[in-house]
Amino acid sequence: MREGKQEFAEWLASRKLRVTGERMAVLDEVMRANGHIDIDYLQEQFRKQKRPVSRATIYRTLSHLVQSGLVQKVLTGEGQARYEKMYGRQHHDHMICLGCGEIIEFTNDEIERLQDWVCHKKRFTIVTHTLQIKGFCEKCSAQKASVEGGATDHRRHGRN
Amino acid sequence: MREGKQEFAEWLASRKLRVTGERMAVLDEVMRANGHIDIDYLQEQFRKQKRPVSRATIYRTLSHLVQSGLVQKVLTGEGQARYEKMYGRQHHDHMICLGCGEIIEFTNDEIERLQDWVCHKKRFTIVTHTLQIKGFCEKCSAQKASVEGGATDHRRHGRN
DNA sequence: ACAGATATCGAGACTCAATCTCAACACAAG
DNA sequence: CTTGTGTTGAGATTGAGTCTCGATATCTGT
Repeated sequence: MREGKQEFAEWLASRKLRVTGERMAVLDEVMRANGHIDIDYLQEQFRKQKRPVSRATIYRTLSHLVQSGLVQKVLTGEGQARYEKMYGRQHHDHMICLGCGEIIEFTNDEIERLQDWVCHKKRFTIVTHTLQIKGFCEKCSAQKASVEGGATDHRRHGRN
Repeated sequence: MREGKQEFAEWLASRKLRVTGERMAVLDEVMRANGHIDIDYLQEQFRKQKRPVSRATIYRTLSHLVQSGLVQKVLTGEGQARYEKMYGRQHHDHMICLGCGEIIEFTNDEIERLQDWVCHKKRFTIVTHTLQIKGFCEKCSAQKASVEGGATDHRRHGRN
């Protein structure tokens, strides 16, 4: 048993929730994917595998996975939320490219330490934190520079 | 002319957009409010003043204000977005209390500097960044501690 | 100040992610 | 097998935010 199956099963049991095929399938897919995926991606995977799982179940299971700490929800502020596995991984923050949508992960212990310090000073008890840096990745920055002078409006028109 | 009226008027003119009563009224309200407000609050204010402004117009105007840099949009990940004036204020980050919903502002130059450095290392061009720390403010932390052992489930049931 | 050109407004329809409802189903324990 | 309870999926619902379009207000040139 690998990739968090045991942990999730135990977490479910501890809450008197059942270990079902659908739940394990969702866990499997999130763990197999190595990026920041969304619900559409998951549903598509299940469809391909001829083992459709309803959106409601995917949403419900992801919610459980997030609560169990095995998966993290990433709100980019553009359309759907995305999810990434956290099992066996350490906390990290995100840079989100406004050009191609790529999400780059990074960590910086010093920033974390400073956050703790600031919160301690304000007597604020940290539960979670999110640091998102939006801008343009190396590739999109170069592309943008080469078109300079033209229409460089990369704004998205979805909700944000 | 104060509180960004001039700036907003000029910004609108620069884009061949018109300076209307509705737009100035929205600017006024956001500037008058000294917290992190939402659309409902604004609409309520206009209703009280017997000068109703439609939601569509409020949304459209806030979008302009954000683009002009006079106002900042804050996505807490719970329900509606909130807005705060930025005119005459410096950038800051947020701590969001999961108990009472209060938003505490803070700044830390060292964190900003480290962000720049991390992005430089990854050749990422920063446009904006958001640092949100979720947890419990001093008051809610104390309250939580005093109820310890009981039902301490502060999770929200709205979308997040 | 007036008129024409055009941006803006408001009411309500619409979009879309996410959640909820509920009847059918599955599973564990007696 | 039966009962109790958790789960599922299809589709309805919610709710923030956006769009449409006829009526209206603002700007610009004269």
